[in-house]
Amino acid sequence: MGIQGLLPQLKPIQQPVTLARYEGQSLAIDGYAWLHRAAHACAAELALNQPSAKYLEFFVKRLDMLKNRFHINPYMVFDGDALMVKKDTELKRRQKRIENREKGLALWNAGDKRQAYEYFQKCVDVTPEMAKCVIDYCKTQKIRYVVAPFEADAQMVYLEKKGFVDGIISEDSDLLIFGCCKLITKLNDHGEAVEICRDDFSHLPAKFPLHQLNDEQIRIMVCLSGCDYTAGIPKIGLLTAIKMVRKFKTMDKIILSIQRDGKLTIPPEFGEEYQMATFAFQYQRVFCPQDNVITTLNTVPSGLMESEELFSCIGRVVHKLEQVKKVVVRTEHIDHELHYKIAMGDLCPYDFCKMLVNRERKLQLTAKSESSIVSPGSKSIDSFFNKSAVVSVSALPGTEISSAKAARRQTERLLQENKKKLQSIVEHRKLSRFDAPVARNAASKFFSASRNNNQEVADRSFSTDVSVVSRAPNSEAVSVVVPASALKDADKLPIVEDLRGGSDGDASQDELSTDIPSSLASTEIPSSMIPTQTDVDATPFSEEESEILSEVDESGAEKGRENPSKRHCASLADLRSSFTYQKAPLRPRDPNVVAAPAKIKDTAAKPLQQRPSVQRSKHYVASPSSASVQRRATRTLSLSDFVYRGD
DNA sequence: ACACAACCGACAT
DNA sequence: CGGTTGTGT
Repeated sequence: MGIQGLLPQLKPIQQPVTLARYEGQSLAIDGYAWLHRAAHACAAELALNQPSAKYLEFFVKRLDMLKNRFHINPYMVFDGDALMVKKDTELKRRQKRIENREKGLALWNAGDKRQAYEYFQKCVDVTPEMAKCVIDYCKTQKIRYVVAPFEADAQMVYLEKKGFVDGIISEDSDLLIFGCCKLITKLNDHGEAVEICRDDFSHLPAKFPLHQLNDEQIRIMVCLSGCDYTAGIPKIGLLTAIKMVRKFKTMDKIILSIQRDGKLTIPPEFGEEYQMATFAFQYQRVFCPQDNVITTLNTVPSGLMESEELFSCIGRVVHKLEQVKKVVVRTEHIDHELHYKIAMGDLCPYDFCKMLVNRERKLQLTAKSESSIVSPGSKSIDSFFNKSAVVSVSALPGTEISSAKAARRQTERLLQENKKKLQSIVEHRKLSRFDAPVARNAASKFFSASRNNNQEVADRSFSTDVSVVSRAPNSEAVSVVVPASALKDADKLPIVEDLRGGSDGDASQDELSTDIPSSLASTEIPSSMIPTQTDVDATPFSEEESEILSEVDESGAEKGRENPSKRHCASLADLRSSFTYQKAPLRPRDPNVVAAPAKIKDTAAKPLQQRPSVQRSKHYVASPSSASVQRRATRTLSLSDFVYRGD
């Protein structure tokens, strides 16, 4: 909903801009807005619960644009739990979506796929699991992100107020009511957008004199005409509302006036709705990424500090002792640590008892549990990987074969090591219950297991005796050794084209093919952060533990000589910029992230041979998505029984 | 002039 | 979810 008709009224102060305007600045991004758009690229897959990386690719593309082309610091913000005020609205929408999904599925099963697509488009739903997928990508890229305890709108405005960001990218006009100063809307693929500045309110026409209203009066206006928290008063739109506010100043007087001449009927709930709306707009719970605590968008005035009513409108939080979501008045009674985990995307925002799992990973796991037997000899998988191998061979210069062979030898060595590790871990696992140390081992087991599966497939590929493809020991990033000479050469894109040309002759695909590997890799890299236990008592990992997790994952691959979590992101971003944005040198711009940018530089400076490379793209291009689906399913087989313990 | 309901596009092929 | 269009008051 938002504020119907607000943006049109603001047309006079809508300024067409380019993102270049924000070079060097930080911008908050409404993650769900992007997710919602991106989801349309794979509506069918979402409705059918099939894996898809499409929606993530949208983020990869856009974030790449922001970072590498415009040198902007993105700050992804995701919605959290629904506010009480909006829960029934949410329910209605959900109902509608379910209806459309049913229809779509019926048509699909009847074989009418075309018409099914239509309904799938109408039931596009964005889930926290999808957000988690993006979050995992953000982690690899060292992109700031936060899951708001409640609405992203309030969270983003908080970030802007506190100076964490310089502006907000969103389509939602509500932001201006929350107090947003710089709103950037209608961003397109080329980096063009429309900017709306609060300061420009003074330039609005006399017809809509927003600048003559204070913040409270603006809230009155939107509540009268209707907003997310109020249905509004029928027959009152923004223009009528602003006139009333100008005339009567306060809500009380407006109500009296309306009642006096009796031409309009005020819904009985309106008064209460308005009260709740004022609280929600002003004091909604947000997460402070500096102090890592739950706080409020604006400081609650001392007169309202004890108001149960207020705190019931701004979002229920987890009570430290009772471990239940409820109206909490005193901030010291809030379980801030738990909310930190929600903010980091570790826990499901509306059910803090559940770990939040990357959608794609979750699908892998459920797919596994459904067909609990490994079927390594699956034909399609075979052909898929063999094909990949052939493709690679035909594509890469012969000079690189030897190095690839070396890489493969190392891979095998590591695989052996990991097998052993795995076994001891399994033993350990059997003996212990879920606690932190075990979680680490579990992760280790996971990756070892993955490697085992990969080993199998890789062997088959290599049996063609053209060992160009090397499977990175850390199963997640399958990599090919890209010839340094080739990368140094003036034209780098052709190399990619060659790779794909070998695949099926259709080399005329998008030039963004270099994005694909990173997107795919990123869908999977994050699996390194997959939760390994769902037990709430043994509360989820601390940040440190998460890091250990990913280190356990990759130390085998990288021999621990390098910060593992940076390897992918740096090199992938690096690769991407090498291919797509050669003229824009990789410039890490991460003042916000704790991670040392120096590391990224290091990686960039490293010999090209050491970088993970484009193997993914070949897989992607060479294979139908169904193949990759099956590949994933196979790979995680040994994992699910303890990773995804019950649901 | 204003409000509002109905429909469309989003994404990407 | 926003914007647009046509219709009704």
